[in-house]
Amino acid sequence: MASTGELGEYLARRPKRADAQRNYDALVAAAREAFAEAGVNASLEEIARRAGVGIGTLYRNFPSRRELFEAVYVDEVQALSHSAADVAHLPPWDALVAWLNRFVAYAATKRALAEELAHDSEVFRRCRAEIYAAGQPMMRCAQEAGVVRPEATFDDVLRLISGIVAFQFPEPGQRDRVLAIALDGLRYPPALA
Amino acid sequence: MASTGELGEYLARRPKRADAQRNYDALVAAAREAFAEAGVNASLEEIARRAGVGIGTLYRNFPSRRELFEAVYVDEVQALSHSAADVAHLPPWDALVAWLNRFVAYAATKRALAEELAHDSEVFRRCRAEIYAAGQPMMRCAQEAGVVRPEATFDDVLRLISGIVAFQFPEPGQRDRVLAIALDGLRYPPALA
DNA sequence: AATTTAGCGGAGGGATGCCTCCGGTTGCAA
DNA sequence: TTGCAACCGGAGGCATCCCTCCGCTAAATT
Repeated sequence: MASTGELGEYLARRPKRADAQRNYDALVAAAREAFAEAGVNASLEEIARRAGVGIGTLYRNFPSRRELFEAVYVDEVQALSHSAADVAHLPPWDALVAWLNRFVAYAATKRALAEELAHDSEVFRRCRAEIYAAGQPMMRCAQEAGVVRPEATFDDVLRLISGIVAFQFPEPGQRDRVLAIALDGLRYPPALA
Repeated sequence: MASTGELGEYLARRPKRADAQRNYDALVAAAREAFAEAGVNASLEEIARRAGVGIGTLYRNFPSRRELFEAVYVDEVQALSHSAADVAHLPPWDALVAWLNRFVAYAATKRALAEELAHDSEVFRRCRAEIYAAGQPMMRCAQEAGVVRPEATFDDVLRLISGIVAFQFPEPGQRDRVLAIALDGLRYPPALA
């Protein structure tokens, strides 16, 4: 599995006292919800209110908005990274598709967050490396097996997928249909219909 | 060509006096820039400042933020709609791809705006109809010619494209590469590499 | 139980944004 | 040129948000 230890360090600097840790967790959970609902500009005071703590407590744990982003972001990435092991037993193409489906769930909610962190953030770089470490071997494996077009890069695929998922689809089946089109474009040699 | 007359009515309710019209145009231009730079939450006072008019003038022309959105949005849509005629002389697949490339330019900047207007806006519905009127015939034509997979809908394609373009690509060539993958998935029967 | 001290919460100052209102200005018709 | 209606601009009231600061609370330790 990927080097999750490094990323874990970022989560390790959590408070020690019992009540402090409760508050820390409540804040991250509240922030996760708030960002999902109202985007990255969600009010910090609203987040503190939702977590049932004072605004001062929020600022003590997360001196800047960015650090709150990062805390929310890191464990999402870790979950995604770990899921690579779950699909390792499948054939190359199926494994890649299965993992990309997990990635869909991740990207659907965390896109705005990732975009915000994308610019000069050490944490974001590490998260990015973590995702690559999880997915890139599967991609290369599928390419060596001759089932994925060779000129596509792993980064191409991530962008393809995350872009599609960024929108909200009114009909549930449509997203899968659109994803199927995109994955057919990725596949190689093309499935002859 | 599509029924652009209907949409034009929405732009017709412009002010009449010379100075008023200058201000109206300056406001729309300033808003277009501001929304492109700062997203839909751009400050209205900043827009007025940029247009060189008072905040009062902005509110007289556009009593709500939404009406400013709509004014900016409508002529973008009209330009896109008109461009369907420019590609009509090409073979079905090429025409579709050429028009989708125009759509890319549109979607890259107007996604946030469209998303904002998507919920219960008469103007948005008309714009949507306008885009469909321009693109759907080309899509159907390509499907009847057997060069586009038959189960894909026009809406599928728009989402596929706009999703991909939503992100900003650091390397210039990557977006085209990703789009090529997606379009290959759309193509039917698949191009044998 | 007593002591220590990390941690808590929210009042409040400063900044910004939204929108209204009205005195002054100016394009336009006669 | 003159008169007037349409139009302009921005001051100001209200709301919200960000962030700091400090007196109080309660968890951990002995």
